[in-house]
Amino acid sequence: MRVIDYAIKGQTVHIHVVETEEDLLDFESFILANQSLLAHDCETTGLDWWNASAGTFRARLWQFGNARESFVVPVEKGDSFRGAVRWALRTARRLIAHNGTYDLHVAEECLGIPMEELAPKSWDTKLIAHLVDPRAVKEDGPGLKLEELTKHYICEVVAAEVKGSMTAIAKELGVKKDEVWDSIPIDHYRFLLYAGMDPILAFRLFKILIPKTPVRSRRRGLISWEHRLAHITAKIERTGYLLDTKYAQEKASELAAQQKHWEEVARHHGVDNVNSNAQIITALRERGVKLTKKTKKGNVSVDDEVLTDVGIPLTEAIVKAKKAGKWKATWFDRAIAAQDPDGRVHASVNSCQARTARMSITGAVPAQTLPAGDSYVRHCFLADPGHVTVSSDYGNMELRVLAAFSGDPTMMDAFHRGLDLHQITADAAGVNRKAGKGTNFVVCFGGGWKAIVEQYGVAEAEAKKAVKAFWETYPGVKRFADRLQREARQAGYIYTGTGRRLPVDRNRIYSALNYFIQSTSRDITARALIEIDRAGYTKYVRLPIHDELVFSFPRERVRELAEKTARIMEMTIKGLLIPVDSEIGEQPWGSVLDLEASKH
DNA sequence: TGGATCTGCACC
DNA sequence: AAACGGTGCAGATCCA
Repeated sequence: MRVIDYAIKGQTVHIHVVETEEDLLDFESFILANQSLLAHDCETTGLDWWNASAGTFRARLWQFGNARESFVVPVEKGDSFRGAVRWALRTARRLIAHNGTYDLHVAEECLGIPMEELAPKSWDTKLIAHLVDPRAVKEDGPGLKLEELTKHYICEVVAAEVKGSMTAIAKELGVKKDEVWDSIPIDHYRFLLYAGMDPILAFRLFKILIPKTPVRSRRRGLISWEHRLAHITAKIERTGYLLDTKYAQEKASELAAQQKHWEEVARHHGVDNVNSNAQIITALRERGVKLTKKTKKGNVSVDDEVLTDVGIPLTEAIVKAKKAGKWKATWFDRAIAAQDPDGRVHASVNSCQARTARMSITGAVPAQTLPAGDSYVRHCFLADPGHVTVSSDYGNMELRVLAAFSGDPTMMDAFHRGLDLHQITADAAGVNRKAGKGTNFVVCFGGGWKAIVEQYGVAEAEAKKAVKAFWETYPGVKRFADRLQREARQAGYIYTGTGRRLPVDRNRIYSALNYFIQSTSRDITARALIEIDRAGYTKYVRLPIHDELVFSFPRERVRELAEKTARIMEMTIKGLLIPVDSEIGEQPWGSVLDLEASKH
């Protein structure tokens, strides 16, 4: 047995590296002695756990530890090692992992332990860290990655020396960062140190973070609630989404042809690279075009709006070439490349990601950003064979949350009686409905008249009038916003009704209202997922998208299941219903959009 | 070669 | 008094 000693702030920790089958005896003793609470982690060849059955993905190391020592087991070396790890995972009564969803996928795919077996006894330090402080490093927060949390809560030196080491190792070995996990020798000293420290750090973080969790969050049961949710989104990831490969490939070639054509036109007009803003600026200036719009950093802007306004053949070609190229790469190429052996693609769902705890969906199915204007892209995602797509979304979720929690009588009355809230705002201000609608949304975002002007093309005077009228028409909202801002100013954070603590920046106190609305809305969707899981319907859920759930239901039961799940999703808050509308489509997700388009 | 930053664009 | 909230990703560019 090889032992690596390392010091955390002068305190020595021991990393035991299992090398032979005889070494497993000590490993098993350690597990038995620590089975009440064990941290664990695994190192793998990549992140594409869905390719385990294809053999291109495998687990290499599995590590277990407590605050002072850890064991590193080379699972790739053979069945006896895999068997020992399988036994350890099953023997542990409670497991801690950082971003443990990933380890659950790997345990299932590589060790054959169903996710459902480990999930109920798993704790995730990423989720607990989010409840303590959800802010990213760039927002002056601790961050949510293990390296960031180690730096913030444990020791800066350890974070840099250990968690930051794989980049340097890749460089020394002369491989790309993404490739180092597969190619690094299993007995590489600093790889073993990196791997062995992980459970030690996760264990320590758990002990540090649990007492820091807001009392209100704990009392409301948020810790276990978020864990249940994370396990549900893990199941959704595992199911994946069936890809219409033929359609995706057709569209990819179609876009490639368009891109090629429009790039040639642009080249003919003197722009070789349509993605180079510098070239575009030079070419337009040579033609005497005045470019006045500025980027956030004060540079010359040549975005879609500017180019469309210029309106010459060159700018038309640039816009079309850029769009074709980006759509091909972002939507179709990615999905095609990420298919598993069954032709399914697996999104990565971060169940508790944004400051407001909104989920984020990344990877092969960036569900939250798929073009929604038409079915062009969404058409490539299919309900299962014999199934159809159902999209169920909440109506006016954020405004209803605002109405319910502010208790504003005018707003509540409007929703209760099914009146048009946008028109009410418009009438109060003496502006058109578009301006009224813009005002309702912009106020929810913490914006002012300028935002209404920019986003909704409303005249300055109208926008100013509308904002003033909004606050006068809905005095309850004003009082609610003021209360939240006062709370934020005094404490530095607000609490939501679910007991979540949200930090509010001192120089952006106005965002308190939006944080409350956005976070509460997220929790309503999260509650729906938990209830849908309880009812046994998770297998039908394909994706959650903010205020919407996308399902794949068997065609012959679609009406019944759509109805049942919609009723589960619906929720009444302070007497106000947040209604759900289900759209039943055909097999492709895109068919739902086509249906909606044909209605209007 | 890869990281960091900027710009632009897709969404709720 | 007013205040645009939350994301992910591709490509260019600069820098070490």
